[in-house]
Amino acid sequence: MSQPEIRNMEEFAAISGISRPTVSKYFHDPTSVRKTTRMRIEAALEKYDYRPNIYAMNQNRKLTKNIGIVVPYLADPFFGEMVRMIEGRCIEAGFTPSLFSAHGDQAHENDILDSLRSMKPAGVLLAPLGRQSDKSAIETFCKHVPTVLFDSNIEGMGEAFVGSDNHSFVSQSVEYLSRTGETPCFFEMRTPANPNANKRRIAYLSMMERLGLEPHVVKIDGTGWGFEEIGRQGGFQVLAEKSLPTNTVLCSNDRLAIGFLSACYESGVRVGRGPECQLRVASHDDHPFSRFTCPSLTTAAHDYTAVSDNAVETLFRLIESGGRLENRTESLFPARLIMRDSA
Amino acid sequence: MSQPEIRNMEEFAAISGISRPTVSKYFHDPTSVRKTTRMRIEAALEKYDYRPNIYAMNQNRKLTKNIGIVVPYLADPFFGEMVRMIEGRCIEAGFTPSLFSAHGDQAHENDILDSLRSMKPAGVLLAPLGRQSDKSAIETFCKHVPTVLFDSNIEGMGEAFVGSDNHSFVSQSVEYLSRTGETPCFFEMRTPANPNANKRRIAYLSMMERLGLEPHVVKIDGTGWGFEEIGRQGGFQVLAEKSLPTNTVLCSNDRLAIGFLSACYESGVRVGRGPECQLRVASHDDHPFSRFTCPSLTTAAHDYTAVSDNAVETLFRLIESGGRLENRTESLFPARLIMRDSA
DNA sequence: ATCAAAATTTTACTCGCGTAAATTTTATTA
DNA sequence: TAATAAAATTTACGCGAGTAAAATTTTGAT
Repeated sequence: MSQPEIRNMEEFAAISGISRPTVSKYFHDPTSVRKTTRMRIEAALEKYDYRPNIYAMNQNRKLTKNIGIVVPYLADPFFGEMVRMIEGRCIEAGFTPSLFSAHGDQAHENDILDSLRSMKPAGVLLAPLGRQSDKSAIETFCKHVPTVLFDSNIEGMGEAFVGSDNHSFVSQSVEYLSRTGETPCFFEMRTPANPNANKRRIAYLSMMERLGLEPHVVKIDGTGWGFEEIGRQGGFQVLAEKSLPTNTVLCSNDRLAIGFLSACYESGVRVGRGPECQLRVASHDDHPFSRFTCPSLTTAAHDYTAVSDNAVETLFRLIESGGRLENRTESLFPARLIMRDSA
Repeated sequence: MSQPEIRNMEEFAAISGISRPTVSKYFHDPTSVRKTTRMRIEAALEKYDYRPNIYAMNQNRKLTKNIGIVVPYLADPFFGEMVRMIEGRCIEAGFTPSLFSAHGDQAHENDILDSLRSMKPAGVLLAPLGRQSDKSAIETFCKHVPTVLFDSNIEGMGEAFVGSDNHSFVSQSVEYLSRTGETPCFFEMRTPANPNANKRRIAYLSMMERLGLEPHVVKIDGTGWGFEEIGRQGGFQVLAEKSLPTNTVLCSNDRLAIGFLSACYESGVRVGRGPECQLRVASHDDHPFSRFTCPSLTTAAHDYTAVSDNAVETLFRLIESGGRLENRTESLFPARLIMRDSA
């Protein structure tokens, strides 16, 4: 930092004794200029804290160094965690991530896609709302912007999908539960917001058939993204009605399970593996809070690192190949069963 | 949408039969052009879906329509909720919010402030890391960018602070707990990340003195932003040592309490008001998950709406008055005691 | 030391829009 | 209806960079 204020790249180039276009090259890729040039620029950079005007930079660039990250619901710590890992990878690679949350609202998701288009991002990592998404809006968006979908797949949209293998989640949890106790029933929302929920139900049914067990799906009412409250109310209801077909409940996801466990607690229903317990509860996701439920939640964990790393790597490949991939790939990562106290 | 692709505002202006600068005015404020002009532009807008290049727009603008929102840790649903409300208000007012999370890391926070500066935002709403923040970096930033601090105050920085009144939180919880049972001890991290924690301890001590009760502060070890795990480990320790001075524990914040409750549950310590309970636990924040703990958590709630609305309004006032306010104001909103089952 | 090839730097032009000042149009008043 | 003030529009220029092509320097083999 020094006295004379540098107003633009012209002035900065003059001071460092190099032509402006060369300085411009430097800012795009410091290794693209001669070592001696780079050192002169970096020396000047220490004296006069100049930085290029990002708006002027991006104006004439067909492709910016921005990456859009869109999640459906940021108040869910699962996405907070995913975003943390993804952002880190993007920054490492020299990109500038921009974060957006649809906050569970379709109109908001569409607005995000709109403003994202005018940002001319190099690429976008999109976890769509799912059932609530405006499919045609997403389709149009993906035609214009190199996009990798993650977490929640929408058939055929985006150049690739990266997520977790729902079948792996459910097969492990069902296998474990049925091996160690009563047949699990499947506890889910009647109209799930997320396509993963459907895949999990289907996986449950097929797994039960394979094991020669009778499936029971318990569907509870409720809409929106307040899954915990929905699980809680659904829990109160099935407990009051005593309508649970078995003593083992497999929740579609951890947030439902968190609500269900609170209903159990308040209803005086003891949950866990022990002989004094009336109910076993398990679930899927390994939500950041699932280890703090009472009892701690047995669940199938996403491979957070693999999913986020692979999503980012896929996007980078997509960007490098000019925005289109040969064929749409779907990468699914298996779950890891986390045995805790609830089942 | 139509065939001929509009490449820039020049072409769009030609097609709508209006001069480019007038079209430019329209995009900044549609009401600033004559009604007949506006209608002609909007008619053309429907036929040819043109949108201005945001980078070219902002390049020569002294002030953009961007608003930066910075939070310390997005995996905490408290911030997810705050962000949701703040973003909504900004969009309503015609601004474009950009969201950033420091993910608990000082270097990351500094990087965010850096890139935020080059975005020339109209204003920034900053919830700093707190103790971990690089004070001088924040100070420098605030000198260059109109900034309102929220949630976590740093003395003298930013043009204003908007947050919750920690004294109100603690006085209500302490009053309630001591009126209805044993004297509460105060459960907190030895080196809290957030300045609110210090204010709460001080409020606890002064409140106890006012009530003529002996204060007990229980300090637990642990660093970072994994408060639940810290509360849990601290809980195991004090329960094992039987070192709790009273049967009533007032946690500094809900996330610690969530961890503490899980330790109680696993240790077989019954928490609640009933005669069969060994411990009462209360806390502060009304974290989105606090109603789903076992038992549900008695806590003092932030006025989320008031804080977020006031923060945004303060920032708008700041922007309108050119980036400086007469004197730095600190707006503190009182808490509301939420009685649930844990105390 | 020489000279062509490769790497780097410079020249020269463009991009898409903001904005002050000048001009024209519209609204107001008498 | 004419005069005049107010509002809207146009003219004219600048901003801060990207980038292709030309010019220069460096490299490397002889």
